[in-house]
Parts: sequence; C-alpha cells; structure tokens
Amino acid sequence: MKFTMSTLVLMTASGARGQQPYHHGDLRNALVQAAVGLAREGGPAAIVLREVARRVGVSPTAAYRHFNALPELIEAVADVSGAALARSMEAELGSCPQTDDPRQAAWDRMRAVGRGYVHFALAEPGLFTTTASRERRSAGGVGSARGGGGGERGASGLSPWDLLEQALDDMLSVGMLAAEDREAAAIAAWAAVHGLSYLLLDKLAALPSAEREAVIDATLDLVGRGLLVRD
Amino acid sequence: MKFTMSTLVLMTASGARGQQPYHHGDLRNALVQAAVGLAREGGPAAIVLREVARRVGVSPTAAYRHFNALPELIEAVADVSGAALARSMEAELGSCPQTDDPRQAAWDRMRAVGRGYVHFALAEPGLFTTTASRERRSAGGVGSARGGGGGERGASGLSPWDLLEQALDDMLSVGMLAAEDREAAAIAAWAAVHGLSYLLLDKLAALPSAEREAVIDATLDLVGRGLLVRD
DNA sequence: TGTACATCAGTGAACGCGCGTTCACTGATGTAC
DNA sequence: TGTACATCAGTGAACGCGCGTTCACTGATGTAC
Repeated sequence: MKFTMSTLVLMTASGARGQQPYHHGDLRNALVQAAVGLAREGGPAAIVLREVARRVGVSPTAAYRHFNALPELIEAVADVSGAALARSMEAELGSCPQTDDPRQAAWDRMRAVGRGYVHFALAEPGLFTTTASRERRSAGGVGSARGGGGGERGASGLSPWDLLEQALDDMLSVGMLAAEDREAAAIAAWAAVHGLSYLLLDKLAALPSAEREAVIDATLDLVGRGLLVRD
Repeated sequence: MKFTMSTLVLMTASGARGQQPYHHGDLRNALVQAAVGLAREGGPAAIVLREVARRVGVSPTAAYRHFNALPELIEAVADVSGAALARSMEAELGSCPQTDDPRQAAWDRMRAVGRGYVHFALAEPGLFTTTASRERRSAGGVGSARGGGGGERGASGLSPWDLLEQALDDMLSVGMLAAEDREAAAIAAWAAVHGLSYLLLDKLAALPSAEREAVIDATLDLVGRGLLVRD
C-alpha cells in the first residue's frame, strides 16, 4: 500500500492517538487497491463491495462517495489489470535480444508481445480474467473496445492491443507480413495468445512449467509462421 | 420438453384431475433441461437451483434426490453443452465439399472443425461458456481434461477435442503436417479457435455477420497455414 | 486573526433480496408372502 | 388375489448467510468576510 502526502499529514496529526483519521485522504485509491487484491485472489466475481470496505477499514457506504455502484469499481480494477498486462508485454519487449537484422528484430518483438501476454495470464490469472471480461460488460463497439478505455495503458502509453498492432506494423514494414493479411493477422494473433492463455490456465493447468514454456514457444512459432508472407 | 413413457402413464392416470402427479417420472432429466435453459440465457452463473426447480414445478429439495449439490447439476449441463459443441463440429464436417484430392480434403476438414467450434460459440454463447469453464472446476489433469468427461461426445462418439485431434491426424497422414509439429499443432489450433470465439463474442461483438464470417475464414487460413510443413 | 457556514467525506442502522442446503415429514410404488 | 411393509420420490418450512444499496445522520474541512 502506498501513502500519499495527504494521508501522511493526517496520520501524523491524529495517528499518534492510535485512531484512524475521520477523513481517509485517499480513499478512492485505497478501495481500488483492495479490490485489486480481491480480484487477484478470485477474479472479477470476487470483487465484493462490502469486503473491499472491510479491508480498508471503512463503512460500505463510504465507497458510494467515490463510485456510483459496484460495476464502476470493477471497471477501475479492470483498468489497473489492463495496464499491468500492458506492462508485462512491455517488459518482455524490453528483454528482446539485440540484433542488427531488422527482420529478426521484428520477429522477436512479435513473439515477445505474445509471451508477455501469456506470461501475465499465468502469473496473475485473477487480474487477467478481470481485464479479459471487461469488454463483455462495456457497451462500446469495436473501435472503443480495441483501443481500451484509456486506463489500461502501460508505461509506453500503449494499451495491450496497441502493442500487438505495433508489433504487426513492424513486421509489415520489414516485408515479413503481407499488407492484405495485416488485419486478419491482428485478430489471429490476439486469438492465439488469448486462447493459449486460457488453455494453459485450464485444460493444461497441470503442465510443469518447463513444458509450459516449450508449449508457449511452439505455439507462438506455429502461429507466427502462419502470418509470414508466402514465398 | 420430451415426455417419457412413464410420464405419460402418470399423466393419464391423474392428469385428468388437472393435478401434477406426485412422482414426476423423469425429474433428473427435466432438471437438466431446465438448467440448460438457464445456461443458454446467462452462462453457468445463471444456473440457479431454486429457479431450476421453479421452472420444473417442483420443490427445491426434490433436486437433492438426483444431485448431491448444485455443482453436480452444472456439470451435467456442461456435459450436454460439450456434446452440442461436438455435434456442431460434426455438422460442419458433414457439409465439407466432396473432393478426390486427399490433401484438399484434410485441409477442408481441419477448417470445418474450427468453423464448427466458432459457430457454436456464436450461436450458443451461454452453453459455450458453460462447457468452456468446465475444466476450471474439475480437478482432473491434462489427460482427463483433454478427453472429456464422457458425457460430452457427439453423434460420432468423439469429444470436441477428439474431433480436432482426428483432423490433425488426417493432415499428418497426407503429409501436410510435420510429425514434430503434431502436438503443438493441437494446442495452437485449439487456442486459435477458442480465442477467436472469445474475440468475436466480446471485443468484436459489434461486427456484422458477413464480416464475421470473413474474419473467421481469414483467421482459420492464417493459423492453418502456420501448421503446414515448410517446403 | 477569528468566526460563521457551506460543503465534503465519512458513519451506522436498516431494507429487501434470494440463495444453497437441511430437517422432519408424507404420499406413492412395488414386492414378498 | 390381497395385504403388510420397506423403499423411493417428493413436500414445506426454516436456517443462516451475505450481498448491494438507501437513509438520515455527523464529524471534519476550508473559505468568505
């Protein structure tokens, strides 16, 4: 848990008496963090308003000062989760091997984006499910859904979907991906990593982690190969 | 709703008085059918024991004669849903164009299996989610999960996963798929169709159905291409 | 610098809900003699 | 063929639960004068 300036001020003011200050100072944030904790443990369905309030040490009613209703809080958690997913993808991109071959680089980055996605799903299944189930709830159409609400951006300012699109654009620009395949490639690639995450989390949950990595690599290979321009 | 012999007998016996017979005659089946109805409307979470009993016109307690608890009923619905998924895949296989070229046939069948999967997800999202979320619940490892519980088999006696495996074996035997890619191919193909279903149901839900078919075809093309042996 | 007062951010009790499950029971069925 | 009786398949009331949300409220804050 992070303390903001105002929280600290309040704590020194009355914390010495061993009491919680009447005004929390950063309650909205604290509620979201607690809700994130619940989501980590059990996915979006585990986000229970009363329990969130309990964890923060505040009455359930207090939450209504900051959110109109529970779905709004869940949405906030989905934003945080989406941002964490983007950061996982960025981290994997950051550890790509250096190379002078632009085609190799594009290929590596495409696979890194996919690995970052799957690794996040495996490391944080609860948050992954929360952000993944987000579009089902929101009313927005294709465009809005693709771009992300705005809260789910990584350090680069890009959403998970944006990062994938960027990787494919790289492949396009070095001539590894045919222009007419560009749109379908995005859908196929996204479907593959999402489905693979699901599979590893559920049907293949028993797989030892070494084998799991092999499966991820093999799948990214096969699917990636399908995207390449035909000779 | 289907009436069994015994139900009919009971109905003629006391139905004339406008009353329900005390013994239902086929309650287990009726409960499952009602639960399937709920699942169609809202996925596995919509299967509510009391509502199921209400729909069948029986006290909630009666269900406990046939199921130990709610999860057992949900499992039965997942079986029915899995079988329906298998039948959707079989239907698509059945409408494959005739051809003398065994390679073309194997290719067509692979795509048919995938189309059957995705079409079922789009036609029956509630049942699809129910069978898809089944492995998350069941304790069984890889093998058991892959093969299916036994209730989720289509007219051919094969489970959805079996049908996919069979299609890949066909490709293998006509030399379109490399032996060393066989295992990864199953995972990649499954991941792709599952992820594509998810995408079309959620993020791309607004897509007009003509475009949707194009997306399905393009994705199956790209992924299928990735499976082919390299020249 | 001090004070009145609007505003903000919390509290605590309560509402109504519907759930899964258990209990002690009763009505219907079928079988042994 | 008739009847006693074990067994099966239901009923109805109740339990305990925890939820999201609303209501009337109070304590703390900051700002105008």
